[in-house]
Amino acid sequence: MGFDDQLPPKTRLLRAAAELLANSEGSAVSTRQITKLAGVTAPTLYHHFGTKEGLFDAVVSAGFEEYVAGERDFAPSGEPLEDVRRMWDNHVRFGLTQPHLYLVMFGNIRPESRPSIVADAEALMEEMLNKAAASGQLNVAPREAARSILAANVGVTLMLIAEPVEDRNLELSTMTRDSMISAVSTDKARGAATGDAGKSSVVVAAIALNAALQASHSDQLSSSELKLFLEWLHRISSSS
Amino acid sequence: MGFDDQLPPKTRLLRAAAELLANSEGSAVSTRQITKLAGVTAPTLYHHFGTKEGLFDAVVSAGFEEYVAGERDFAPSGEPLEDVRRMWDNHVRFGLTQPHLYLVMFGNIRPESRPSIVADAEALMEEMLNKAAASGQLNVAPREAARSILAANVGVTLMLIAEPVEDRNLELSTMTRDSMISAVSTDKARGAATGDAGKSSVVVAAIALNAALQASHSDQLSSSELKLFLEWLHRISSSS
DNA sequence: CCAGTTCATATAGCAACGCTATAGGTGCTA
DNA sequence: TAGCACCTATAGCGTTGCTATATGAACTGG
Repeated sequence: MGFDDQLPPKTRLLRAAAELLANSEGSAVSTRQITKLAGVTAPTLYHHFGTKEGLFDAVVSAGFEEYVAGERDFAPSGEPLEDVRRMWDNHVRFGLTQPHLYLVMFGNIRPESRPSIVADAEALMEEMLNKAAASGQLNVAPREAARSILAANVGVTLMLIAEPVEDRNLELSTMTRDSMISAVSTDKARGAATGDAGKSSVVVAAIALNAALQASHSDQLSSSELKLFLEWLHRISSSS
Repeated sequence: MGFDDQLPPKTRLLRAAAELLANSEGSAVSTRQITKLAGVTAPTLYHHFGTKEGLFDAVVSAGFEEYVAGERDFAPSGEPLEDVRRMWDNHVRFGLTQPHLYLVMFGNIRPESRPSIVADAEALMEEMLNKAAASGQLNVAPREAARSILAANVGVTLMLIAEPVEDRNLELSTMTRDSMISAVSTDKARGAATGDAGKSSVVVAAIALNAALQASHSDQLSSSELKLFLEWLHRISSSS
C-alpha cells in the first residue's frame, strides 16, 4: 500500500503508525489502518509489539530520542541560563511540530511510561541548571528549579497546541519562560541593558490606568477619543 | 442496576457517566457500561446527548461549574495577588481531587470544547488580575499575565496528577506559583497607589502615568500624539 | 541431506465497541 | 376519545482491538 516493501515488517509498522499518528488530527488511529498502510496483516503487529499500545510506545520512544537529540544538539553558549531558554524553545517547537507525539508523551496520563519520560526530560533540564548553579546564578536547588520550569514549559506547550494555529501567540511562551527563569535565578531583569526604572514605571502606570478606565466607565472622554486613547495606552504598555 | 430509579433517565445517565469516569483509572468508559449502570438502553443515551462525546461534554460542563464555584467561593482578601494565589491552589486541588474530570477539561486536546473552557478559566483569572493591575501591582497586561499563569498552573497540576500519590510534592506547586506571580507583579508601590484614598483609581493612575511619562521621555508616541494624550490625561485626572 | 525447531506471517473469526432505523409505549391537549 | 409529541426498547449494522490456529521460510544437529 505505497510503502517500501523492502523494509522488514517491523520497521514498516513503525513508520506507518508514526505517519498515521502524525496526520490524524486528534482522531483515533486503528490497527487496521496501520496494518493496511504497512502492507501486513493484524497478527504481525501483535507478534512484534504485543498490543496497540506497545506499538505506540515504540513510536514514542523513537520520538523521545528525537526530542533528546534536539535538546542536546546545540553548542553551549557559555551562558547556562541562555541555554535553558533554548531548551525551553526547543521543547515548545517540538510540541508544535509533532503535536500528537507530544500529547502522547506529555499530555496523557499513563502511570508507567509518562513519568519515565518526564523524569528524563527533567534530568536534561537539571543538568543544564547545574551549570547555572555552579556559577552562582541560581537561588533555588537545580532539581526543584528544573521540575518547576519543565511543568510550566509543558503547560505552555499544551496551551499553544490546543489553540487554533492562526491565533497562536508565541509571546505566551517567551513571557512565561522568562518569568520562570528570572524567578529562580539571581540575575533578574533580562534585557536590563535597555530597561530603565523610569520607563518601566510608565508601563506599570499605563497598565494600571487601562484597567481602572475599563472598570470605571469614565465619561470624561467621548467614545472615539477613548478608543484612540486606549490604543495609545496599549502602545505604551506593550513596550518593554 | 443499583441506581435511583426515581430520577429521570437523563440525570441517571449523567451520574452514571460521572461515576464511571471518576472510577475508571484512565481506561476508556463504554456507552454500554454507562447505560447498564444507569438502567437504560443505548438509544436513550443518544436521544438525550446525541453522541458519547456529547454526554461527556455534559459531564464536563457540570464539572466546570463546580470548578468555577470553587474559584469564586472565597471572600476576597482585599489583596488581589493573595487571591490569585488562592485561585491557583484551588485549581491544583480541583485537579488532584477529580483527576479524570480535570484531564478531560485541561489535559485533552479537543479543538472545540477545550479552548472554551480554557478561555473561561482565563477570564476568571484575568478578572482577578485586573484588580491587581488597577492598584499598580502588575507590570504586564492582565490578559497576558492570566494566560501565562494559567498555563503554568495547568502544567503543574498535570505533573502532580501524573505522579504517584505517595511522592507528590506540593512544593512544586507553591514554588511555581510564587515564581509566576512575582515575575508578573511589582511589589514596589510606584507612585500610583500611594494612599490617595479619596480619589478614584482612574485619577490616581492617570496622575502617576502623567508623571512617569514626563520623567522618562518615552518615544512610543510622536510629539503631537503625546500632546493630545497628555491633554486627555489632564482631563481625566482633573475630574473628581 | 533431512528431521526438528524456531521465527514470521496469513486466514478467519470472536467479543465488544459506538451508533441507529424502526417501532411501541406514555402522557398530554383538543 | 383521537391525535400528537415525547421518550424508550428491540434488534442489528459496521468497525474496533485482539487471537486461536495454521502455514511457510530459515536455521540447526546428526
